[in-house]
Formats: sequence, C-alpha cells, structure tokens
Amino acid sequence: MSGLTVLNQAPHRSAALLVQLARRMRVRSEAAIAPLGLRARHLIALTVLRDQDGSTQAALATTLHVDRTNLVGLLNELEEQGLIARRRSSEDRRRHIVELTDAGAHLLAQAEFALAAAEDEVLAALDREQREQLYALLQLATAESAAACAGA
Amino acid sequence: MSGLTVLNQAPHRSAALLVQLARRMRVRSEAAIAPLGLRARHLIALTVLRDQDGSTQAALATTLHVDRTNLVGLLNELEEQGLIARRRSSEDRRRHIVELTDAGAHLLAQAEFALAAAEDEVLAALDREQREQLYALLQLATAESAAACAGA
DNA sequence: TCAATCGTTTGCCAACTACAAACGACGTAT
DNA sequence: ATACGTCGTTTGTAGTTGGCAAACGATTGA
Repeated sequence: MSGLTVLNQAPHRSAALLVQLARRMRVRSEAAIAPLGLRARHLIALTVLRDQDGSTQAALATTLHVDRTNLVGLLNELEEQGLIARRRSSEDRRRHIVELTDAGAHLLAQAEFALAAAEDEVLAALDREQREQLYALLQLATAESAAACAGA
Repeated sequence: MSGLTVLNQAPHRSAALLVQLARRMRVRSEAAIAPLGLRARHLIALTVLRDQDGSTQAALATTLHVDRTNLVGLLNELEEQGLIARRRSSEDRRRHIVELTDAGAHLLAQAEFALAAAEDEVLAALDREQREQLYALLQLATAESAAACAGA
C-alpha cells in the first residue's frame, strides 16, 4: 500500500513526508545500481569491505548484522562477479579472508557515482544551500536517534 | 540487513541518512499505534475514510492502490473493531458503502496523537525552528518528486 | 436473456528473512 | 591423543509480505 501521501494532512507532520521521500530515494537508488548488477546488500557489503578489507566472514556478518549463513550466498554472488576474493587465512586456516578486488573497488566507485546521480534527481527541487541544510538536519536527527538506540 | 549506516561516509550524501531516519520513524510510529490495535495500513485506510467517507470499496481500493481482493480483509479487521461500518448502497445494491464510525474517528484521533509523540521522539535533536526547516525542505522535495512521478 | 459490475472467498506464487541442524576442516585445551 | 569449540558451508524449515487469478452470488443494465 503506497497511499502514504494521505497522511500529510496533519499540520506540519514530517513523518509521512520523510518515509515517502526515503522510499523514492530507495527506489531510485536501486534502479541506479541495478544496471551494474548490484543490489542494495551488495553495495553495503562492498562499502564495508572497503573500510575493513581483509575481514573474516564472521566479522563481516557481525558488522552487517546478518547471519553468517546468509552471508555465504551474498559473498558468493560478489565472488562470481569478481568483485571480491576469498582466501584462507594463514594464521587460522578455518577462516576466510575476504578482500575487495580491483574490479570490486572500481565498480563500487561507479555505483557511488550512480547513487549520487539518483540523489540529485530525487532532490532536484532543492538548490545547493537547501541540500546542505537538509543534510545537516538529517545528520543531527540521526545522530541523536542513534544514541538513543545504543542506549536501549 | 541494517548496515545502512556505513553508506554515510560519502561526502554530504543525504540518501543513507534519509532512509535511516525514515526507518526509525516507521518503526517508532508502528510501535506507537500498535497498542491501539492498529497497523500502518489500518491508519492509512482510516485517514482516507475520514476524507472520503461513504466511498464504495472499489473507490477505496483505487485510492489506496490496493487490489479490491486485499481490501476486503483490511476492512474486515476494521469492522471487527467497530471502527468502520459497511452498508449496502440504496442506489446500487451491489455496492458497499464504507463509513467511519464514531469509535473509528475517535481512535484515529488517538492514533494521530500517538504518531505525533513518536515523531517528536525521533526528531528530539531538532528544536522547533529546525523541525520547521526540515518540514519545509521535505515538502519541497516531495512535491517536485511527486510531479516527476506523475509525469512518468 | 445476456453481459457486466461489485464484493467476496480461495488459493497460488514469488521474494525475503531468520533460524536450526549438521558437516568437514581446523584450532586449542587437557 | 582426546575432546571440545570455531569457521565456513549446505540444506531445510518457517513466517511474513505482496500481488494476482479464478470463480461465485447478488445485482444492475442492455
């Protein structure tokens, strides 16, 4: 059901607008990276990998908040496309070290470019200054919200 | 997979923050109306009904962008709680006229109150002026985006 | 009389998520 | 050396969600 628009009639309530815009952003973003053969999970995994390259699968599963069982399939898909590589750890031969390949890093950069274009499209009505404002407000709100989540 | 946070590292990219905040808003909102025995669909349906009270089910299905098949169950749940009432149309006895009951209107008001509280909670880090800014920006962006959607 | 509409029931199908059980390979403690 | 635990992997189960197709009774209109 996508009739969320109707909830906007309450005076100055941002909630519905927020989820509505986020949904558009998600849809556009997915469409933007689909031609690259990527889905959201792939992109998230690649992004994590760029920062903590050489992680074990268990560590990745923890970071991504997915079951290690489900991570296997995700990594398989990335490996089939040559975006990541698995190799045995020399220290502990039970472990798989996951590394971003050059192709993976390159595609990730492409994907981020496509994502930026999608974002520009969704926020087309906002000029540069307004986008900065929005970004600042979102950062404020999410930071506080994250702190509350961590406490609970 | 809720590892969306990692996508924020791109410079001044609002997309990830947006969907992240929207997710929190959605979760909190659902939690806020859950004690009332409502889910998001119920709230949306009730809100639509308040504006176009006395609609037929077919009209409601169109507005809500749901299949008339799936609308039946939704209305059943609302009717069991006494929030809406169905009656046959005198003009065309095939049709069901759906009306918001007093109890429904009352619960809807309660739900909106709970929703406002949830929104205040999620946007706790923003003061009044900042919330107005956010609201204005979201309205700008969604309005433009809606126009683009209508064109396509 | 025949076709179409409306609400309704039933059932299917696709996608996704989480999770449990078990296995081989391997490390570690006793 | 034995026992136990860990890591990646495979397989299967279960629940949720969503949309959609088929068919029915009641009713309307041609």
